[in-house]
Amino acid sequence: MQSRTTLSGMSKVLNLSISTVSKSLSDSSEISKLTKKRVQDFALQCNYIPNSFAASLRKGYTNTIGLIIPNILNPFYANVLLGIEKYLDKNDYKLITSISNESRHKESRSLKNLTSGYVDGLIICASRETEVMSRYNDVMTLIEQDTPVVMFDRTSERINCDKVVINDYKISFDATEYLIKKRGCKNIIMTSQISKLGHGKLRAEGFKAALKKYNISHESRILALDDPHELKHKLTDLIKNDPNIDGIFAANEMAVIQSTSVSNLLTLNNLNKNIVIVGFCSQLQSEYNPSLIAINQHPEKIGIETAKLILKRIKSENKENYITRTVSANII
Amino acid sequence: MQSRTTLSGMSKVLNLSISTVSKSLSDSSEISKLTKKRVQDFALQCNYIPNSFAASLRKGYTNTIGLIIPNILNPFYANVLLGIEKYLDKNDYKLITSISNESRHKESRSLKNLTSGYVDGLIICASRETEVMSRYNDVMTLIEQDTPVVMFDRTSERINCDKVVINDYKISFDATEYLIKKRGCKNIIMTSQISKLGHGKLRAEGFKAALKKYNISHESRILALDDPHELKHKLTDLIKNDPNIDGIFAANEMAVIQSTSVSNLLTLNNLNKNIVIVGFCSQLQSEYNPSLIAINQHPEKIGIETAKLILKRIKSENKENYITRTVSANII
DNA sequence: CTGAAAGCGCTAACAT
DNA sequence: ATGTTAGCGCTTTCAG
Repeated sequence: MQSRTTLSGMSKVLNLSISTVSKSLSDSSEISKLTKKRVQDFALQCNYIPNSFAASLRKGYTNTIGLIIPNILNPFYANVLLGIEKYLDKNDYKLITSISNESRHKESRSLKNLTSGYVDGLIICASRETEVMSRYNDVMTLIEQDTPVVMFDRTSERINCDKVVINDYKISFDATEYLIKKRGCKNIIMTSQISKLGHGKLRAEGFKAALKKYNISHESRILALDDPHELKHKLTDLIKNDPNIDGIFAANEMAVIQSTSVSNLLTLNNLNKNIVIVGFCSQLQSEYNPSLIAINQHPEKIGIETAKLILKRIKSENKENYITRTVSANII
Repeated sequence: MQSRTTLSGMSKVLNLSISTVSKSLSDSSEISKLTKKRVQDFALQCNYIPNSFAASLRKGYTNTIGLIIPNILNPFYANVLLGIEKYLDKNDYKLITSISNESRHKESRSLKNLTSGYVDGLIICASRETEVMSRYNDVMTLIEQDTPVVMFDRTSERINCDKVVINDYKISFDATEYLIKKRGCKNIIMTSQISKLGHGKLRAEGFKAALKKYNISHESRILALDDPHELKHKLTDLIKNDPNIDGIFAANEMAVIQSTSVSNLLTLNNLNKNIVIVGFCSQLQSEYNPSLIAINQHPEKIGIETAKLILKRIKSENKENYITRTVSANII
């Protein structure tokens, strides 16, 4: 921080008190038009930038929301971020984003940083580690201390706060049914890298329920591997061994990408006719590969909803009646 | 901001002065081991989180760097961000990121926000608007006021600051030559959505120079359209009208995606044999499409270099000897 | 080893 | 319409 123009600096030059300068800049009605103009012009001239630290310290709030997401390379989270920013921006709030990189430790540090005065409230999507280990102590402590918190995507019943989720079970059921009914698939498998996460489990449940409805066994129909390359290899083997596979339900973006990649490669080598793939992924992927059927989770909308909830919570003072909002995904 | 445990609060309970508490928490040698332990334990117990605003206000620096990038959905910028974060993290600096969404106006506001006390220095990649209009006033003003600034990717000679760029001209030349020499392409076109940006121009120059070297005319060999859909359509037409096209050099990620998509579609419909595509894109795209030849810009490395430069600049006090570091891209 | 006090830049209640 | 003053929570110099 370099030394910069301050209120006191300007007040000296202008021969006015600090408070007069301050009030002039906030366009207070207490100050005469003339003085206000004089001050404002001068401030502009010396490129005055108010020190928001000082203001926040004094005011007791920052008009800033903190966001913690696990991974910025995942377009889902990137789009959620955009939705949040858009809404906050409109409402004169700023956003500070931290990326946990799926690490509990990094998440914990970010949480500390953000809450150390920076933000009025937090929007959180738990890191993989946090959710797999179900170690939510940090967030819970914050909530106990009355920090407004909204969680999305990866949440837990154990935590008492506002939440935004999607209809994981139903859309997975629908997507699987779509493969069966609309595309005539008889031999469907599911690929997933999120089998250990709550929403990943829901998606598997939806998948299984759909198979069950059509009397298809779901024995060894789910290929769940966290590592993308492992997933790719096992999937290749699986399809080579069972040329009847005609449909894939992919439970997350990377699973979609790997599944498509495998399918394309096999088709290219005439090892399999075209497999129909439906899965959770961003518009971009589906645009890129026209044969892919995308499940749109409406990440921007999720972002907007979380942002709405956090502002509402901040304004309400109320620590009760936590809301869980469900954004409906749909098949494109 | 909720009211939280403060130094003064704890000092009362512990029957110590504020300064003793403060010193204990920073493990000062002035304080007895016993007292330190007592204070530290108590602080932990009441979940004390220091108010970093107050500390920064007092200390005059924040240990925080601001980052402004044009677009978070572009994996290039997302990866640069990761590199920056990684390096800063190691050096106990925090990062605040703002996304300009390619808008000059948004960029300008972010600049104001970040410099209003939040950050010790800034890493900036100009928005498209800013660069196309060549309106760098905001950044220039900041630099004049001695705010440490590092720019990357999209920069301008007119701005006096540290910079990190890639070898746009050379790698574009090499990539084009690769198509000609290694892949035997005779009829190459270039696709670009960044023809109006400095690095986009350099890439076009490299492309043209390579064609020239092999005595290939570059007349109407460059398809430059900002809008992805337009690019897609024109490219489709172009290839349909000229079935001899056998190579594409794509100047940016989205151009790669659109080019690949068009090529795949045409191949599928037997309207063209396979076209070789080489272009600037992320690992993910190249993994997704094995036939694609990716130019890796090493975004994480770029991030690390910018971060190094900004910390160096902050520490040096010196306002001279600005460095431009070039990170070499390579063909995978 | 511990404490008192000043001050970072700003806001806002309270004079004048 | 303008000025005085206290204080947000913290660090740091200086005294004891």
